[in-house]
Amino acid sequence: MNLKDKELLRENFEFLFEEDLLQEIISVSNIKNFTEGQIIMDINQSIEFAPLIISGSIKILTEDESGNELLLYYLEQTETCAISLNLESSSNKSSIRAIAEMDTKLLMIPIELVDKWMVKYPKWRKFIINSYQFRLREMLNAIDTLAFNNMENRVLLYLKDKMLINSTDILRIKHNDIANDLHTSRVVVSRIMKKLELEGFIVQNRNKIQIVDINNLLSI
DNA sequence: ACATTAAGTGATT
DNA sequence: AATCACTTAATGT
Repeated sequence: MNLKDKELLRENFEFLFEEDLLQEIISVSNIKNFTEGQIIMDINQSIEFAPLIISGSIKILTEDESGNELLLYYLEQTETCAISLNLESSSNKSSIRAIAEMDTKLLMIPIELVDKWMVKYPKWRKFIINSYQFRLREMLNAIDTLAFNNMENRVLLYLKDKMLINSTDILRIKHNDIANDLHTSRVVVSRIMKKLELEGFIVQNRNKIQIVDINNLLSI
C-alpha cells in the first residue's frame, strides 16, 4: 500500500478503528481502484474480499431470472457491503451485483479476517454490526418504495438519491438506464420524465437531466 | 447526407 | 404500468 493510500485510510477510519487494527489492515489488505461503470462484484461470483469504501460510491443491484436488474441501494464512503460479509458458512457466492457509480477506491479485506477481527477488535465488531443494521434498514426502505409507491414516486426517489450520491444537479443518464435500475420499461420512464419536465421539476436534453426545483424534489 | 441512438406519443391490453 | 408500433429529434460518421 502506498503512502497516499495509507493517508486516505487514516483519514477515513482512524476514528472508527483501533490503532492495532489500522496497522493490521495496512499489512494484509490491498487497495483497488475501479472506474465508473466497472463491475466490482457480479452475481454468483465467489466472494473473497469484503470491500470497504475509501472514496467514491457503488450501487448494489439484484437480477431476476430473465436478467432484468433492480437497484437496491448505494454504498458510500466508509461503508461496506453487509451482504458480502456472509462468510464461509453459507456458499460464498454473491447474490448481488456491485457496480462503481463513479471512480471508486476500495480497500479489499480478505473475507476470513472479517470473522477473526470480530473477536479481536471491539471497534471492528461494532462497525460490522452497525453496517448490518444500516443495511437492513435500507433494504426495508427499498422494499417499502417497491411495494407501496407508484412509478412516479419511485422515479422521483431515484433522481433524488442519484443527485445526492453524485452531489450534482446534472445527471448524465439515459431514460433507459433509469428504466433498467427500476426494473420498468423505457417508455414508462419517458412519460414520467416528460411530466416532471412540464411541471418544472427538471430540464432535460438527450443524455442529460438537470434538476431545477431541488427543494420541491427533496420534499417529496 | 445517411445511419444510429435517444426520446416522445397514441393505441391497446 | 407494460408493450407495440411508429414518429421526431439529436448525434455520430
